[in-house]
Amino acid sequence: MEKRLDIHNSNIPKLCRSCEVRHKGICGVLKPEELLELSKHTRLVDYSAGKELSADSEAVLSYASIMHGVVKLTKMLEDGRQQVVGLQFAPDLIGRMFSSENHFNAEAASNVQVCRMPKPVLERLIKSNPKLERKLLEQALRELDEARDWMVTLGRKTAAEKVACFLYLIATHIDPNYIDGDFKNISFELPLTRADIADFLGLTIETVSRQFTKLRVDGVIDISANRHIDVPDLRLLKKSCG
Amino acid sequence: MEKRLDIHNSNIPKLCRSCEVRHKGICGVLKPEELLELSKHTRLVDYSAGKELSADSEAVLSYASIMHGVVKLTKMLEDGRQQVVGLQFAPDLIGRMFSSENHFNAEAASNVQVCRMPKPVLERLIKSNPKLERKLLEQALRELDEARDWMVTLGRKTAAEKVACFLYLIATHIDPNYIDGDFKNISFELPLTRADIADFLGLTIETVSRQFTKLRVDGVIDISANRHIDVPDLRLLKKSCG
DNA sequence: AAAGATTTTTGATTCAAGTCAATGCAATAG
DNA sequence: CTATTGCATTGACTTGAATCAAAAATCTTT
Repeated sequence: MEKRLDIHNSNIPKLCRSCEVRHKGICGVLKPEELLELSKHTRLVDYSAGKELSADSEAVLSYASIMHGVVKLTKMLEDGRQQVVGLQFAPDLIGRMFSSENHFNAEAASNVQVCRMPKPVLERLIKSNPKLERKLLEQALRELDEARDWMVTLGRKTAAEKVACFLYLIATHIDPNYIDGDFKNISFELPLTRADIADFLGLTIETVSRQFTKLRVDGVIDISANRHIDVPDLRLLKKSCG
Repeated sequence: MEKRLDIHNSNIPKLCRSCEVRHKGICGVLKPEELLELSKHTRLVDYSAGKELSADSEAVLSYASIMHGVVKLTKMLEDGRQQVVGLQFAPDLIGRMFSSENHFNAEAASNVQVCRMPKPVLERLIKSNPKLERKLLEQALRELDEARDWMVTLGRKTAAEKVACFLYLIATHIDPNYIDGDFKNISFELPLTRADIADFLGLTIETVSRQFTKLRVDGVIDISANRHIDVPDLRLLKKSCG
């Protein structure tokens, strides 16, 4: 077993705090000297909700590791119709490998902090450390599974089921108190507006709103101040997912 | 530049003929001795249309490289609603890496021939040859891009646009005469039934059928014997994709 | 705290796609 | 050369979600 840097007590800049979140980030596979080298080239950047991190067809110049917040990946048709094709949470890495251009827009859904790293620096690391490449392959395959699961939701579920699925996804990804297997009294702030949710689910904001109301009336969720959601029993919500 | 085995004139069994198709297969990155070693453990298997290659939640015991034909990846909800979450063409590799179970069903859409290789054999090769891992990462990222593009189609396009998109996808993937940039007199046999197409597009067979008729009446396509499609001008079809 | 802006909800109506039912059309079997 | 069977198309009708239009709630700014 290789020696790992103790991130909590190190004097390395704030890089890689994302690893503390869920131990899925790329830093976990880097050797101490690689981590130090990387930290010389990174910088933390904040984006307030709605700000663009990168645009479709734009050149990829750097990658970004999410420290906290939620990033939405979107695609837009010429006539303005928009689809959110993915949500990224800490400590996901944003930026398309092996491609000189982006294939979609990346935009801060909530307030977001990312750790930006220049493309050549990360690519050098990938060449020298096979574990990093493996980690990236694993992230790509996980995202592929998630995208395919979501295709079922988009193609075959009703509006009611779609909204339940969305809430279930958020509940299991961002509630700080959520632990796998725990299902009582989950609660969280929605990181997306109704418009974003609609674009994620392939619905209109009116339909999203009506389905929120329905879930509230049915006692599956409780809503306060538009964005705060309480889920008394996650199993009920899961049942609503179809 | 490493020496490559001349596949056309070699006495290696039929493995890797897939490489001849589009030079995207995994064989292109294998060294001659690896190719020979691999060929000892592979076998060609034929599946007629509709036959299952592997099932959701089933253990992954082998991978399969498509020699010819189209494989559909599907997911089914408890109540029987089904969604096709991906189509795979030669020379794609089928089977989830780093997972002991499949996450969806793989079924022959048309008649299919695959080259099966046992899981441990391929995994040993991945460990010893970094180029192979890179190739797999590239395939995963390409599939992820395709899945996300498809999410836009599923979430935001009309039935008419969905059907046009599907035909455009097939036209650019399986017409033996299609070369990128050529757009006149494309023609092909549909590898999927109307039911499969409906499950791919999140529609019903009746709606798919009506949209086929509409495209035919509008002169965008010509249909004969249900499955044979002629596209006089691919640009017209592309315009119908929205 | 009031005014203004933005976001969300609710209501009335329309329409695209789904459902149900019948018919057509090939391919294979008898 | 008919049946039978399995797809595919067409027609009539229904419905779930979109659209259009206010109203209500929430957030911002002053």
